[in-house]
Amino acid sequence: MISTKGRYALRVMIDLARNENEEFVPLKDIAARQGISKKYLEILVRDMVTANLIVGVRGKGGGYKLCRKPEEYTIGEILEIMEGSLSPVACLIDKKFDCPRKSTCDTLHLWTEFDSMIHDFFYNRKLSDLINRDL
Amino acid sequence: MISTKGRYALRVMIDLARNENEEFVPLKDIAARQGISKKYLEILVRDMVTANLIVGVRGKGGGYKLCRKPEEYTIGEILEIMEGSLSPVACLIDKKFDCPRKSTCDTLHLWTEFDSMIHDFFYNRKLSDLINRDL
DNA sequence: TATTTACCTACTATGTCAATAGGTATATTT
DNA sequence: AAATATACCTATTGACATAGTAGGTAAATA
Repeated sequence: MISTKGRYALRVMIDLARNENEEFVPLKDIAARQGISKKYLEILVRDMVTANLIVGVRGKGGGYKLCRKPEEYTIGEILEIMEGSLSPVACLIDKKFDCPRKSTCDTLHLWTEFDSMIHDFFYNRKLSDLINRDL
Repeated sequence: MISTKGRYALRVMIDLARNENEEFVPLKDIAARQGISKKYLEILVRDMVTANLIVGVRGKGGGYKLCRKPEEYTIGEILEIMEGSLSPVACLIDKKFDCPRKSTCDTLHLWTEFDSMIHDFFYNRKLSDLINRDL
């Protein structure tokens, strides 16, 4: 389940990619275009800055900007940063977790396959794949 | 994200499939074999009965039993009943929901594709695929 | 009648989600 | 220097879901 954190963050990234010509895009504008509460976006955007997905500049004329080209971001990376993990089951979130039922679990294989599929799906798609509206 | 509801229910189904020879399998035994709280399983198992995944019989010698052959259950069906929906995003859970951003949403296509992939993954797998331990 | 089982209602502790509120710091423009 | 526009920060909240626990009732068998 992808929450608004990941979904909104993706839309912010797309919005920034579409406005690459402008130096810095104010969050106010993004919030208005996307129809999302600016106050809520502030929280998400802060995490995105911390994770080096975007850069922010304060003061008049400030705003946010991508720090790479759209084709250099994978969707998986963006979502994983915002959601914490893309793993669909608790036992696969922490890679170091050594489940005692590991050797006898009848469903581990299923979840591992599912986990791989999700990972591949999102890491094989780039931000640039989403900026063209007519797809 | 698949919760314990879906995951435990799947393990109960596998356990019942493995013990098809016994007429009725008491929940106590399943809980012990699977290492899951019996009290918690009671809640899940009730939903499974209501959804006609399994049948329960009271009294001594009672317990639970599958009502079809293992190859006649898809994993998708079991998980969808327990989780409510397999959709990874809120806007796709309710089929009738007509999102006002539908025509302009930059991410709808991504989520629709993702949703289909998940659906196919689980509906193309049957309970019988999970009962053989050596896979 | 005693026992075993399913079945039922209610409660709870913890955490996450999706925000909101109100402020501070910094850069630019006038 | 002042006004303005922006990012950035801390704290709080209401609603809901998760993962159970507690204590009982109903029905079937031995």
